[in-house]
Amino acid sequence: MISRTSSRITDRLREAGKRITAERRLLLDIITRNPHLDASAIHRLATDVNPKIGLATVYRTLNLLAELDLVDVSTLGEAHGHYEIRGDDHVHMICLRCGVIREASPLGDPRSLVDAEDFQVLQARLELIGYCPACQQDSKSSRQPHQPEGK
Amino acid sequence: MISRTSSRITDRLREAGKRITAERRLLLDIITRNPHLDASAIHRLATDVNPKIGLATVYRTLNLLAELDLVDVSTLGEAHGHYEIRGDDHVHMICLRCGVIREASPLGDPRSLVDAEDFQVLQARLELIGYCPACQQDSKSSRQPHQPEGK
DNA sequence: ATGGCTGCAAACACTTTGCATCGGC
DNA sequence: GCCGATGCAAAGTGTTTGCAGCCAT
Repeated sequence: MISRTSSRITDRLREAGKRITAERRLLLDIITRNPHLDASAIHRLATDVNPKIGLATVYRTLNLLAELDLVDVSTLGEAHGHYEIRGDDHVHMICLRCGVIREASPLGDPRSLVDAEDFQVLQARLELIGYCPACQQDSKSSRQPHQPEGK
Repeated sequence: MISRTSSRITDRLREAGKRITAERRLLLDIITRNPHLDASAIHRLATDVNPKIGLATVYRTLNLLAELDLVDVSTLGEAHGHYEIRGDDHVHMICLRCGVIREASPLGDPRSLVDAEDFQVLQARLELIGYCPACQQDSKSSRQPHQPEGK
């Protein structure tokens, strides 16, 4: 599963004249397994495997992948970016209280909802903002955004 | 038109026990007229009217409005936030090259595309990423992201 | 008049960049 | 061996916060 995605991506890197390093392989593995992480979370996971890896390398790699359209960046309500391997159109359900993100595939084509006229659409993203089941009770009383328990 | 929106919002502020100051009125006017501006663009416009207004006030006001669910924040592909008065569900078409944002209303209900199960959806946002008509030619040759001409 | 709001500046968080070294090709 | 990629640290952005004075209520 993962190796299939990874090889697709490494092919794309090579094709763009980029090198496949141990660090890039590691980072690709991490973001393939865990969508929606932010840069420092990715870095934290990476240091478990390679304690020497620098945060700058994480950013440089993410930027490279974004330039090649291999990952998407979105903020999902937070101030900083969250990264995930680019796939097809998809849907994020984001809980306003605990920040959990549920991912889904659209049942139909989101583009059908829009008269895009002459705008050339490459990708559609649908975000549904609200409350996850677990937070629906509590959110009615205490209005305490984000961070359900320790990060 | 604008005064209608503004009074709706100032009522909401008062109701939340907040004060209506000249600065807040000014900022509300600006973001009502210009959706999708980022904080420093808002500040720049504000200083044309009130040169003393501080950037911190802009951020504090935007955060206040966001807490009261009166504005939405989204990044629209950039690293920092863009703000707009919260309205109904809507669609953003974002040009990867020049950054222009075209806004539209969905032709149907975006929620119908998703099996949200027990997730309580408050708002839906649909983003279509691609190229605007003007950039469709150029983008095929020179790949120079964002900033069509001076900001 | 009182407590929230503001401007200013310092602090903070996130991201990028310069440079010497390392390692994929 | 060459040139791109890395680690480190310093610099750059964007955003938040502490504090004294100001002004809506």
